[in-house]
Amino acid sequence: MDENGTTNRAELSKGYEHQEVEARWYAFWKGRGYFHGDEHDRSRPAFSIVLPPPNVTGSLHLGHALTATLQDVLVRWKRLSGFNTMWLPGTDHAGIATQMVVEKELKRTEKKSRHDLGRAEFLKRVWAWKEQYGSRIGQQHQALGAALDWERERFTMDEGLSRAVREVFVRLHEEGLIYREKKLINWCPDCRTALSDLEVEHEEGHQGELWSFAYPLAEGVGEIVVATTRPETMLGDTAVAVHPDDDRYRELVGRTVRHPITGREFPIVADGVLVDPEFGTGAVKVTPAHDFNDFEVGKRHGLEFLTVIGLDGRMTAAAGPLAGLDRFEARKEVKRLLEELGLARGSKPNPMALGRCQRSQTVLEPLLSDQWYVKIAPLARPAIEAVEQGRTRFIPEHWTNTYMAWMRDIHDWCISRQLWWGHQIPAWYCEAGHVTVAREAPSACATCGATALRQDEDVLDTWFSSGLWPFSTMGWPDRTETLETFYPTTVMETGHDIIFFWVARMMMMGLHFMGEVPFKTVYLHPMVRDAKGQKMSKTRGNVIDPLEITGKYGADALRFTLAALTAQGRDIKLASERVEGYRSFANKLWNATRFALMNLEGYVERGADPAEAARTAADRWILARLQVAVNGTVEALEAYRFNDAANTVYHFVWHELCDWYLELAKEAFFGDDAGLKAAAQAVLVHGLKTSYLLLHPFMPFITEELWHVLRAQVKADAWPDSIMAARYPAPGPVDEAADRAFGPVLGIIDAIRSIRGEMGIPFKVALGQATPVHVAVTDPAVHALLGAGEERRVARLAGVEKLAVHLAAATPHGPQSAVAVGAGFEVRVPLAGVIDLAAETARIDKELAKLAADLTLLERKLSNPSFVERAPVEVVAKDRARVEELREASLKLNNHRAMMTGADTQREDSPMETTPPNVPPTTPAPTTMSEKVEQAYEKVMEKGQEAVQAARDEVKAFEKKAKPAMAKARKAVRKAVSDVKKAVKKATTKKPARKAKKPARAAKKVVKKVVARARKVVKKATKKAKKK
RNA sequence: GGGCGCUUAGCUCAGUGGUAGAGCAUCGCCUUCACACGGCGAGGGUCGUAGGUUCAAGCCCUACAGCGCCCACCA
Repeated sequence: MDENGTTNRAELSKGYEHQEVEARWYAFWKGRGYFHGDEHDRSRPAFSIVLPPPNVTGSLHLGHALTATLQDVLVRWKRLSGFNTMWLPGTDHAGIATQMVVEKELKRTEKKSRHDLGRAEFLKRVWAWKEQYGSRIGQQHQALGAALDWERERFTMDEGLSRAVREVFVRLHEEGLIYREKKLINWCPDCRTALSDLEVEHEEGHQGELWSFAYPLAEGVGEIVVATTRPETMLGDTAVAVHPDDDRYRELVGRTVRHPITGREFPIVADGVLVDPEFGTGAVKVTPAHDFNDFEVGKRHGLEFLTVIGLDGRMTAAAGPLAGLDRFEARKEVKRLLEELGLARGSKPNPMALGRCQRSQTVLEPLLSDQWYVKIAPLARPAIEAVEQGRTRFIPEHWTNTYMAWMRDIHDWCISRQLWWGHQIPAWYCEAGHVTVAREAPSACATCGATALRQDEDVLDTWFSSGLWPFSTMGWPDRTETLETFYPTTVMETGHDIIFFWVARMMMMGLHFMGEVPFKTVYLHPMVRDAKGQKMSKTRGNVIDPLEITGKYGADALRFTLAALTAQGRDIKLASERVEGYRSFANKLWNATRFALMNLEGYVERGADPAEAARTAADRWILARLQVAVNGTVEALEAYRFNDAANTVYHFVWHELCDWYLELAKEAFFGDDAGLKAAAQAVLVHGLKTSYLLLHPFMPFITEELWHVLRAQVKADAWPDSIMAARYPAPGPVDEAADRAFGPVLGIIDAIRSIRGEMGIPFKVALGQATPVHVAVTDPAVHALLGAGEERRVARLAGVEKLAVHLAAATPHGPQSAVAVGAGFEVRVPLAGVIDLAAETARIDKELAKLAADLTLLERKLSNPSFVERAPVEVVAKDRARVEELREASLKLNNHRAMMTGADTQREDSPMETTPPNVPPTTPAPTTMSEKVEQAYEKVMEKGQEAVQAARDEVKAFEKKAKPAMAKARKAVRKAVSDVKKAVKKATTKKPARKAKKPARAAKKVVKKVVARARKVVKKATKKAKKK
């Protein structure tokens, strides 16, 4: 063991054992202070993220694991790239959720309610609960490897954060943005608290019943029939409303009806807003205290607000004979009573949306009560502008619309909750009922000076304190250095399900109190679902504990899986096979290192530039591929394309470094050329080291482990003694020539392997024993390359004993052989005694058919004059080259086939370089144009093409610019058209509705306007394009 | 009712106007001196449907169909 606790082994275990390795590193990193962001350090650019705080008493699920993974990827990547990173952890007190958990537990173990304990004692219990379970989240994050700055850990009910909450409340109150009012709110009779609009879940498609009954007129004769989905509320009716223009009821307006159960009398009023004369009977019962629409009607007409359903969901004394009944019982009872009275007028099914409590799923009850509100419009405006101006940007972009739509149609926010667990509202009341809002408990009423004060018993909505999270956690309202350095945060990474609850509120609060957006980018990650695509939920029982997976497959494997599946705009379906696959990937990396360790004898650490160490074409090739991988990974990370980043590294490590380079380099490792071996060692070590770094953000544990192992083995003092202290690979120019040059070698190996595979020749059976495997190449450079040693690699990787390379168009003939052709080369594998003539013919025919199909397609394309004229030159050129290639290939294969079937008479080992007579010439005969004319013609053509291309580019650029405007216009047109359609539809139904005309007219107007604008935009675009 | 997203190989999904891709699964061969958590090879696609724009469409436009999500106070 060295001082870091790493086993210093020359040999690794055969397989990667994640439990053993993962247990070791977290404490090491933390101890070294790698997770800490330095608020004093302004020399490096800052990169900060605040972790969306999970519920303190909860435990992490896969959604949290995804959050932790993606943020850790960003933080570790940025840290390695030289940023001063700070990732702030913490937990949320989660008002209702937590209180309910503790209440449930209390009931289970002690059979007591919170009221039995009293407020103080109950809160003690919750804190105790928090202490007991609060650390679990931290442990889970550590197990996942999250590089969180634990020194800055916060809890929403910490003293500091509570102070921020009071400060915000008082300031908003002083600014008139917080007020207290008695109005209708969504009340959960089960949780016994008010809720904000957002906490209401609308259950769609609920099959309700529209039940009709008659109100007798007070004067004794006549009735008016109303319909309702909630019969029990009729006990609180204080009016019946009809449409003012409805001839059916014109005479009844202003008269009185008598309540058949309570005997109260109330008026029939005319209200054009509430009543749609076409719905139901055209008469609406009005319950101002239990319905949001009716509440407004009540205000408009000065009606009585009669509360008949209490906070407990039972009928109040005002409900008369039904007092004390549960509201659903009361519904049945009301129907029964009215039926008895002969007032029931039938019913019909009516689909409706039911509002349920987000927590308890209880059907909500609109109730009249005193609550605190945030006047939100003034806060929303700057939050809208910030996004419009691009100071905060959403990724994926389409969430911008969602955000905007909600922000523009925002309602005042009810922030008081009738709970005990949370920030108690800093408002005090005196005997006279005056309110004093203050940061600390006041000694006297601000209005009358009374000293007997009682604090408001309610607490604030959990999201009120979470909304302050980006700055309250950094010491606000003090002007701390942490805020100076790390606010605004760089990116907010969270799920799109809390875009309104949290993201929007942070935007508003951050802008209002800090004067700056809380984050520059909002990355909204997908939802994690189970393998069947179902949402994970406790009730479904398909919630997976991330630690279950990490225990089985390793944290690195889980992290990599989540990152690899995180594509923009789609949910993640997590299947364990995926995780298993990435565990294999970890094992692959482990074993590649193991191979290196076994072959590093005599290794000498070179300088910084591995390209200087490279000796062979294979060396240069893998280094080029490595640079491609580095570039691709960084580019993807920068664009938040986590899946692309992960896949890029995965593909490089497994399929290029391991499958190809490791095998190619064996020639050097097992050969006797010390120089080549040293070069291969240098390249391999560099490749592995760079791979560890690329992978580190995704797989921190294994990469740290292997880093130490390899570092110890190569005795490289230049390597920092933790991968976390190293630098991330830098993007840079790719050695394209080296990449391209090696292509034919890979192609030849593929070709021979393919023949082997299709002929079913096992690898252990060496090819080319009696007669050599012939390879013909047309490019002298490739020929030279093969001669310079690559030929031995081909032989090794394809399992060939004797290889003969020719600089020729075709290989020497031999009937007992299989042939494969590629770009610039032909391969002939002698198969004397092995070959199945029919099989080989079939194989060739298949190949020929494919070539012919491709060729036909391309030729047709090229014979189309408008393609040749209008397509960019390089596209045409590429297709022409491809045609040549295909022709050559099919020509060769045809030859071979002819040979096989005995139609050709040429004998073995006579290199054939002429075109056989049965195949048409590959290039057309020269034209009669003189060379000069031809040259001039070509020049003109080229220029023309260039001009066309330039114009095309310009148009494209313009279109790109105009795109948002055009999209907007299109959208408006679409909407207008659909509005018109709807209006027309409505207008053509039997009864000409008054309401229909208005939207139809408005829609027509909009259409006209929008179409005109769209035309203008398009015209402008075309004009500009034509000009070019 | 309004809005958003999705539809590509058996499954899960990438795909940025220019020859349709990956992983898994399937089939064949191979326990070859890093790895069977492995290697090599192969098969498999009318890109939801119908139109349109373009020399060229999986990609852009329109309509339709199916699936999913969010928002919404029509009794």
